[in-house]
Amino acid sequence: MENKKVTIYDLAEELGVSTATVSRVIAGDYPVSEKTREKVQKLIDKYDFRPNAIARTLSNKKSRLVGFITPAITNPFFSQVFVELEKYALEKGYSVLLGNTSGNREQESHYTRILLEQQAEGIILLGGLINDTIPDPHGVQELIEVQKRTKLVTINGKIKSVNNSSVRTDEAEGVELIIKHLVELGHTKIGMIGGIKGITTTDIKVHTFKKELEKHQLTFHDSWQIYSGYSIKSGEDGFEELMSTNETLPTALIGINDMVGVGMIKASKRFRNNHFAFVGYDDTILAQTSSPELTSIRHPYEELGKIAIDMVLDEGPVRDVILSPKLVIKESTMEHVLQQ
Amino acid sequence: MENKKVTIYDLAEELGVSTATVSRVIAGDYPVSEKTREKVQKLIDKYDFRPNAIARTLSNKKSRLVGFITPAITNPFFSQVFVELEKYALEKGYSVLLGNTSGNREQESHYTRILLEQQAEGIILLGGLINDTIPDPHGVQELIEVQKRTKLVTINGKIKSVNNSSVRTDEAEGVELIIKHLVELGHTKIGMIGGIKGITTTDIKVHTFKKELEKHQLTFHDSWQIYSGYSIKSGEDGFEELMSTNETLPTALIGINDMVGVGMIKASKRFRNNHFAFVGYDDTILAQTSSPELTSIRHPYEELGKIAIDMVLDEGPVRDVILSPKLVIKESTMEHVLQQ
DNA sequence: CTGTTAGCGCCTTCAT
DNA sequence: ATGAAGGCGCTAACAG
Repeated sequence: MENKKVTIYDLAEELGVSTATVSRVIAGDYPVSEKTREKVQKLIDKYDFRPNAIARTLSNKKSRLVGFITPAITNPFFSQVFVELEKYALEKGYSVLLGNTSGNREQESHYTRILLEQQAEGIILLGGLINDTIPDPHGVQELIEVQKRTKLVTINGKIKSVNNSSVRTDEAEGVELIIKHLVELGHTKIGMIGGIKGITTTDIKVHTFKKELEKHQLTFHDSWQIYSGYSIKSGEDGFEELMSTNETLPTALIGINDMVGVGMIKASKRFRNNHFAFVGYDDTILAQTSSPELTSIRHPYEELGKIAIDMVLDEGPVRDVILSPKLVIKESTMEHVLQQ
Repeated sequence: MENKKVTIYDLAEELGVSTATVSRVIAGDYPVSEKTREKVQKLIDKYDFRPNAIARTLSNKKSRLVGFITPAITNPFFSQVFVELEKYALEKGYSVLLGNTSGNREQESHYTRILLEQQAEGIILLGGLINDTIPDPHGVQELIEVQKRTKLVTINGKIKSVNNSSVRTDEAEGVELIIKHLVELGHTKIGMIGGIKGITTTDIKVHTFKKELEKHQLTFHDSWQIYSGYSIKSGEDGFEELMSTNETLPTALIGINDMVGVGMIKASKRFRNNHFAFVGYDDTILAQTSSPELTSIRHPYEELGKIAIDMVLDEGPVRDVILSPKLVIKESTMEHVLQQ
């Protein structure tokens, strides 16, 4: 590890050409005679020369880095988005710096700081602050500042006072698809478990849930809609609360995400007559590994990632793109069809 | 986003001090009079000045970046390691550039290239090439080159001819724990499903599996040990192959990892008399979400991450650390205890 | 304690 | 097609 690093100076000197020439053959898209290009290339190979991206960035102001900040990369939903995003970024010649905040707002701001200092050409936000219905003003101010210095893009969330581009899957549409599906199966008593009041993604889902029930002339029961968080434990807790506080029970339960869905399924096994249909949201790997497999709503992950990156690289004006999700039907809503 | 960026020159000029002074107050650990420090700080705050990390790196050769390359960040095992690693890196003032290769060896080498160009102070490898029993010589050569230019650290794998530091959890020990547990439960007929021959992690597990059976005077059945890969599908496939090619069946099945374990459980539900005990490996979230919950082997994730980072930052000599895993007992081996 | 002055490695006009 | 030279923003001696 103690090679003194080779630079274009060394190459230039050894060949008796200028550094400019070397620089040009590295860049590739400049007129250099075939002869010199060849001999330079030969030397590059000989030393296995790697240009210093840092120096390049300093010189031409293009870091080819984009930052991605998210609260929990271990959550299959977030990691799926990341993978698609990164894949596409790579195609475009960009690398992605991942900041995992563990849901901590301070980390979030710490990472934006680092990314700015690293001259990231854009910062993509998924989850966290941007989903607070009433976001911390200090955090908002910070984003406004960030926005002045680099491109800011948000996924599945947006703060009104920050004027950035955003992509999202239509969460209302997802809930509509779920209700439609359940109603078609004959369910009339439907509950929704999980999430946190004051987080936009939850609020949208709950709001749409109510609206859709009404549309189908079904009754919304207050005690069948329980905020309990986003984890597996949240699903278990929510389910148990439901069981312990209700005499009449719903026949179908919607989890705010797959983890909650899976948690409900787990908890339901501890009760005897568990004749519920379950639905999750995000269609992550958990929706396949659970038993029964979980009917869920699938985001167009690939598009989400692509568009986010495109928005970072775009020179165009701010824009907001909304994509449609898909319902993926699995065992959890098909097993008990006959039992309502 | 079109602020012309403020530099230490601007600050220095506005205050009538030198850039060196400004630089010093930013660095923090240099003697500067309280008075000047204060007025400099005031200006920094006024402009919300962010030092350009790129310029700093170019100047002092410390990028404070470490790279992490892994085949599948969506795999809960890999993402768990990443999270711990990153958390600790952050404490140390480092950021982690994540390269996700999708199991593609070319991507792997593409990322090492990028990381080298970004002047990463170290590269951490988990999975991929380093787990090939017979690694591609070209890839090996590349790692040897990498090693000359930056610190190379590998997790749960190591190539003999590349002399880097490494941390691993003792996979043999994990298998020993599993067999011991199963034997204590009275199992005498045990199978192992999944993995790929020629991948060190698999080879170690299978080898130890055989050895441990012998130690306990149990018979190894060729047809109860099936290589079928690492995914959920692999678990299902392996299980079905087991069922279709055997008359006598084992009573306990070990999956090469949790995904395979979960896959086996899923497949087993399609058969009537599914009286198997199941064990996974890695103790990821899947081991909690499956039903029954999966007994599994837990890596000391936090230590793994910490030590890997320490190895990157260490000035010390190359070293290899081996950590002990833990057996986490859950439903999948406890439900059917009475049935053998 | 503070200022001066070279770089760091590459890119990019501007000449030639 | 190629070379010369300045500059990107910061740090690190070396003076003072």
